[in-house]
Amino acid sequence: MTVSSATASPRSGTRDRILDAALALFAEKGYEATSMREIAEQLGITKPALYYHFDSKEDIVRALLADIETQVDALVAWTKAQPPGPDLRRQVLERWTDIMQAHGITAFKFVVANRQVVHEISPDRSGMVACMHELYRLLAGPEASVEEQLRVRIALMSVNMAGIVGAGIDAPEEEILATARRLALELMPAAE
Amino acid sequence: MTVSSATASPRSGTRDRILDAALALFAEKGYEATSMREIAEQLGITKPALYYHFDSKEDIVRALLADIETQVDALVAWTKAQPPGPDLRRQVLERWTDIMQAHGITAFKFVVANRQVVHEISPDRSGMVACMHELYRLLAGPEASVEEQLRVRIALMSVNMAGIVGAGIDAPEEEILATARRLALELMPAAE
DNA sequence: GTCTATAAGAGGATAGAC
DNA sequence: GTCTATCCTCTTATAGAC
Repeated sequence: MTVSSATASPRSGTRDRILDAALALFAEKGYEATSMREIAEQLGITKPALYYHFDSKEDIVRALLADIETQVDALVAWTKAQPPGPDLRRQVLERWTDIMQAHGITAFKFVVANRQVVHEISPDRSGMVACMHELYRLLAGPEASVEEQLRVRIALMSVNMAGIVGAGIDAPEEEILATARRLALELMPAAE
Repeated sequence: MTVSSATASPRSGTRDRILDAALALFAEKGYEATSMREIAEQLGITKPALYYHFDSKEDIVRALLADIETQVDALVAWTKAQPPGPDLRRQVLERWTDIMQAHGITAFKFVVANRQVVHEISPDRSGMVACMHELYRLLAGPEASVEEQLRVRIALMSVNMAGIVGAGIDAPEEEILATARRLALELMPAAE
């Protein structure tokens, strides 16, 4: 799974190779623990070559998140336009899983393992963290009990966590994600 | 909640104050993104004072994890001595939640947010990550399906995640954790 | 037990040649 | 588009006075 696009993957130039290498390293070692030197070395190029393609280290993260943030943002907008209820929760959960599946397990290993940076990159309304909180709010509703709020949150996070805790399970990525979606659906509050 | 001990908290000397400050910063900003200077500044002391109490930055993490690792290690040993089955899964989940609750939400905000470092500190059998994998194995059993394996893993992780996703919920820490434990129990495979 | 001062190195980032 | 060489800052960690 290349990072350049969720639909097609030409994996053409150096820019995409940088994004792939950075994503893997960030997901594995963490953003702060990964240096520009390491990314360059892994590709057999030098640091300045990195800076020809990206303005900064932060810029690489921005590029990594751009695609996924657009889709999550669209999901939030769509959710706002729907009537609330159990059926909406099911539909959002499916779309959420689809977005994650389209980007591959490494992508949200990265998101989960670098929550702080992901948040700092775009603390505004279009950021991943902000969008997730908006989804929590929309799906739980204003009058939700503690249990209902927690159900919604753990359900959505479970899909993301599947990318991490599923690491040692001998099964294809698709099966793990599909199973996680089913379990998450179980968790969602059933009634309105 | 002081860090020095899970049972009593004399919060006596500078050493404990350092641990408290470091835990808060590591949980909030991440281990790599937190410098010794920041920890010192927060306490109104200087860096060398830190090094009087701890040999290195890594040494602080070791101290932070020592207590919790001992308890998780004991839980694994206890689990090994029990006959497997649904009842064992329920009991382990309760003990797991108790351990987390005893250390406070900040403690496993720290563990979850710094998975990489926590793993590197003790990659051997007594580390937190290794212990969790051992628990996965013991609770799921050798013949577990993908769904059963994922149920066990997401259930245990849900308790930990509650410390993070529960942040915005207006309820006491105890209620959030107790609720998370109930939801996690729902997730556990019911039959043998 | 805490300080001032400093060493030694790695990090992100840039200038300018090719 | 990639390189060599370099800058500046910040980091972890230590030496030695008080």
